[in-house]
Amino acid sequence: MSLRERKKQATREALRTAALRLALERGPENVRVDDIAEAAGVSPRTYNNYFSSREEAIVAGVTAGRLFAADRPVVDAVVAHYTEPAPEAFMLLMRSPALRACYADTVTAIEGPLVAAIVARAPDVDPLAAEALAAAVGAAARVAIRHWLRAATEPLPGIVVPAGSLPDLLRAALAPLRPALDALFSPDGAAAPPARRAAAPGP
Amino acid sequence: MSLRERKKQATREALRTAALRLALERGPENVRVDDIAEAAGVSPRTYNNYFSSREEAIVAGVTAGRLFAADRPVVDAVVAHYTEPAPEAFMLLMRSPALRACYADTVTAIEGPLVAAIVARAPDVDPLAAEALAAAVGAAARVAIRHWLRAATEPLPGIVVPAGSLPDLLRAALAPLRPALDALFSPDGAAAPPARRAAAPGP
DNA sequence: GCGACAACTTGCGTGCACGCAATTTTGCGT
DNA sequence: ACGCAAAATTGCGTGCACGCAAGTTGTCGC
Repeated sequence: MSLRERKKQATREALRTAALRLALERGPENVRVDDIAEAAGVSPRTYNNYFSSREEAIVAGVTAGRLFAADRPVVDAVVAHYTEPAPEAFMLLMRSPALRACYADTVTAIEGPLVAAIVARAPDVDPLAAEALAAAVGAAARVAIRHWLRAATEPLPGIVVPAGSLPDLLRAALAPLRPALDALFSPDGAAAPPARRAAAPGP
Repeated sequence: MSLRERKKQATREALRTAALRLALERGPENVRVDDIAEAAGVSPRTYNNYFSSREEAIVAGVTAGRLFAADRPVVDAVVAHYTEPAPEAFMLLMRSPALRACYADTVTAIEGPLVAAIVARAPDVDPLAAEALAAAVGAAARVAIRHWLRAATEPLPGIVVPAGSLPDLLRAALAPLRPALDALFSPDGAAAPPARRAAAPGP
């Protein structure tokens, strides 16, 4: 790896770490972009060359190094990815709506590997369909995460939120997509040939 | 409807209209929030009480009055919603990435009616599952719209984008979700009972 | 080594989103 | 008609994202 690349990674890491440390120390509300940049030893402008919002560096600091492994059935892979022991800094993400939203948006990171896995295991599917299905899985996961964050945050004893653990919520949210995933990966019976790529574009 | 409410709607409408008119006249790049507010006769601060981004008012001006009718099978309803003749101002939305993104985000507007339709037609499903499924449909639709916008914008003759009409793209993107939707609405056979709500919360 | 080129950083300026508090407008009971 | 409480509008101040045009630093062929 070139020196350039190593320095870039180092800067990214420094920003992540500084953002997380400051957010833990003062609470995320009291951390300015300028503070993070200064703590990391770069200019504020450079911060926005690496992260496009104030929250991004913080959640990156929390979720640093987690990468999605699509090495098993889709639902299990997603559940497993969110079952890894959460770092103790995780509670930070509940403390502001902006952080919650930003964390919920990180599910898009699994969509890339997901389309790759889908086309690898079912090479005949329409690429658009694969992308759509991956986005659908991501959306369902995002709903589960949103519910979980809300349940964990909700200070109102008024309404009962029957939320469970995140893995359970994920399975519940992904459950309705099971038929779609099964249909894609099965050798396909008679009824409802779902989304095979056309051999040649029609007239 | 109260006078208050009518004035609010009038202001909203004025902002929408002004934003659209200015964007058509000068191009969306050359329209400041202050211009829209002034043209609508309100303060710039008030603009952000109605729309939370500069682009929102413009796309609201284009898509004004369209509301999603979930009065038929889900896929058909979505396709129908995006098959209505596009207003001639529609080309605006292709002219900037921010506008495209903002328009793609309007699919979230169909998710609300969608969950309502799902629980209305299949009252036994887990509410979380219904929400997740609606979000999945929205995500797939968003993928289709993104592809369509990209294909319509792409100025490169290099790579062939075999894109079709938006309805076709929507059907292709929603196709892999068909099994999931069918499974939800069918009276449910033997295999794979997908996501019925539990009678009582487990231990 | 060295020079040219590309990539990264930085300062600056602009436009934007939004919290807050003061002010105006509306709805409604009397 | 009147006045009060709720709601909407507005100005102001702050922090943020990002385009642009220097400056600085790594990379590669010679």
